[in-house]
Order: sequence, then structure tokens, then C-alpha cells
Amino acid sequence: MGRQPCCDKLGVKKGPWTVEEDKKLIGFILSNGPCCWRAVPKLAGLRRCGKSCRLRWTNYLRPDLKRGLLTEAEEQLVIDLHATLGNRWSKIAARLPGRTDNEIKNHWNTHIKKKLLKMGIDPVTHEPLHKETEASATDNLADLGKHHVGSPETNGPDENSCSSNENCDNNMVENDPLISTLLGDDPDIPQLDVLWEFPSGEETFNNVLWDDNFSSLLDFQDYGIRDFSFSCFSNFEMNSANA
DNA sequence: AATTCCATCAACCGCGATCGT
DNA sequence: GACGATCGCGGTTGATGGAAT
Repeated sequence: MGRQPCCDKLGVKKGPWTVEEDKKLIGFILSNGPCCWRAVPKLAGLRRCGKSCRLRWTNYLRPDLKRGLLTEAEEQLVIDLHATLGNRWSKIAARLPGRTDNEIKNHWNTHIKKKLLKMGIDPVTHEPLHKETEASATDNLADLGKHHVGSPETNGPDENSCSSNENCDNNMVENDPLISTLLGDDPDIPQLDVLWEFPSGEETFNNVLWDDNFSSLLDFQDYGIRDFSFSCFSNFEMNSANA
């Protein structure tokens, strides 16, 4: 007896998400909070697996996500954490605010791994690959450490430390056609740099009852509303603009 | 200009962990 | 404690775009 599939395979769409699907998912999560993933596709009117919805939300749509390549400081932090935690990407991601495990895993496999190998460092053990290269590898590690900003316990990644355009690409959100379609191009939606504001208590919010289900969204306050400006927020943007 | 190769990253898959009954 | 449902994690795949030929 095999394990049951996570969802009904019949009629379940796979592959890249469309803007419409993203809008439906975001709208649903904003109304109901990120919960009950198995029920999300049905309730949100999506022909997707719940698992796929969760992944799309956590890896791409979550409003607290940073975008763009990891900074040198973040990269160094990943290397340090990987040395102690190994391939526990979710644990590593938990120490880098705004970064996902998938993103870090991809970055490790495509950039950091190669970088370490090039420097003669084993990306698995973090030890020099060969005895003869040990000295230079040690030098390289020390060199990497110059960019280190501090322990993960006390210091977050330093966003101001990026020294190249490649690493200063956090503005790419503006250039992402999907994101700009979702977020920015509608001239009717004002773009503001304000924190999210939500009603307190059991008030209605755009005809949706505000209750504790929304509390988790407060975690996303550090992300500007402009980065997630759906029409349902326009009232708050207007209010903020008038304030 | 056409084709091939390569790098990147979003998304999928399978499995273990956790929770509720 | 057993069982099933659900969630979350890590490994892998495949689509895509850019570089090289």
C-alpha cells in the first residue's frame, strides 16, 4: 500500500505560475492567512496542489522576502552556518531574514560551492581539498573572513556592505515583469513607503472580518506596502498619504 | 543567423516529522 | 501505541536565457 498522493493528480496544474494564479493565491492568503495548505487550492479557486501553493507563497510571494542576489555578508554568513549546520537549509535560512531555504540552497549550489572549490576548500567539510593547497586555502578562508560582519547571533547581514552591482540587485523587484505587473504598474495604485497598517480587534477590512487570523501578517510589517500594493490596500495607502 | 553549451533558479518529488484522532 | 493526514525539508529536475562557437 503506497502513500497517498498529496493531492488529486487529476486536473492539477503544474509548471510556472501565472500572474492570475499569483493574484488568487495572494488574495486568499491575505484574507485567510497562511494555513491549511491542502484546502487552499480549492478555496482560492486554483487548480494547484496545496504543496505547490505553499512553496509558491514561501519562496516567491511572501511579502517579507528580499529579492536579488545574496550580499557578500549574507554569503559569508551562509558559509559559516553551513560549516556548523551542514545542508540544513531551512535552519540556515532562519538566520537570514528575508531569504528562503530554496534560495540559499540554489545560491550554494551555483555560486558558493564553485567559489570554495576554486579556492581549494571542500564545500562539504570546509577543509582544504589537498595538503599541498592547505596553506593557500587557509589564506583564502581568512580573506573571506574579511567580509564577515559578525556572529549570526548578534548581527544580521549588512545590506550596505555589497560592493558590486551584482550584489546590489535588490531593486530587481522593480524590473521583474511579473512582480511589476502584480505590484507596481497600475497607475491607479499609489506607491508609498509606509508600513502595513491593519485594523485592531474585530473590524472589517475590505469586507473581510479582521481577527486573529491576520496577526501573522504583522510579521511582514518591515516590508513596505509598495512591495505588495494590491488594490485591497489602496484605502490604507490613501489614508497614509493623507496623514 | 543558427546552433550548441552552460548557468541559473523556480518548481517538483519523495520522505521524515509532527499532529490529531 | 497505531494510524492517517498534513506539513516542512532537502535533493533533483527542467525551463529559460545568455554566452560561446
